[in-house]
Amino acid sequence: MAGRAPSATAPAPFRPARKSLRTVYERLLAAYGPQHWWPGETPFEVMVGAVLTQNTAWRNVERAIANLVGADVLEPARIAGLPAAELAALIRPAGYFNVKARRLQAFCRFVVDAGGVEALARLPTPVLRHRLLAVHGVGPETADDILLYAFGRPVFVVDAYTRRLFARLGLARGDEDYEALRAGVERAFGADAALFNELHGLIVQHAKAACAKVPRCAGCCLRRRCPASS
DNA sequence: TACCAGGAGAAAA
DNA sequence: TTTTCTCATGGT
Repeated sequence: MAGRAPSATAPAPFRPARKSLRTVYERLLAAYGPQHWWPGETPFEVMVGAVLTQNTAWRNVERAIANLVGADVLEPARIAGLPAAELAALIRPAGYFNVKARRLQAFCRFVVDAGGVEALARLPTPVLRHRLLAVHGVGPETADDILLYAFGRPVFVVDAYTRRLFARLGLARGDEDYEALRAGVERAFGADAALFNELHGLIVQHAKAACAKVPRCAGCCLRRRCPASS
């Protein structure tokens, strides 16, 4: 079958060498040590955190989760049954509280309708990912956070830091779409949930650590607008 | 004061 | 189909 030339608007391919990615991983691991993500008590708490952390610092998410625990509602059916305004008040510290209240309730209804977390855990990864992506408020990153950190599936999570890191290291162009980046990493490493868990955590840790030395930044920070890389 | 944070969906072009 | 806008609190 004849191949088709890539169009000007086609997403950039991402086929990094395994050796390059392995080097990145090993350097980050040597610098920061194992991250042991995700800081959730239960798989469901991890899922709630995945929704609440959208474009939000984890510190603020912890406050919102603490409020849910304090109100004794950190269960799918209870969150789904709360008045939206009451849930929004509880998760207020996480920001976007009206939006996230709707998303969290949609997600909890999905969990309840599916028969609970245990029932979801029995689904094959492609099926589970497809169903997660169909839930209002669950995009690719949130779905993969849930798959990797709540269900232990070998899925790599691509976030804004990952995109910037790969671009600033010259491994990626920076305009690859989400699926291209995810597939590229998964192809390079194979199905290794433990490694994907660590690598994503290490990239976030690197972003936080590098940002602390921004005044002398040499392009190593992962801020949106790095003064040295723009 | 300005910028940023472990995005996603809706609206506009 | 692609780009832009909106959602919002809290820390530095």
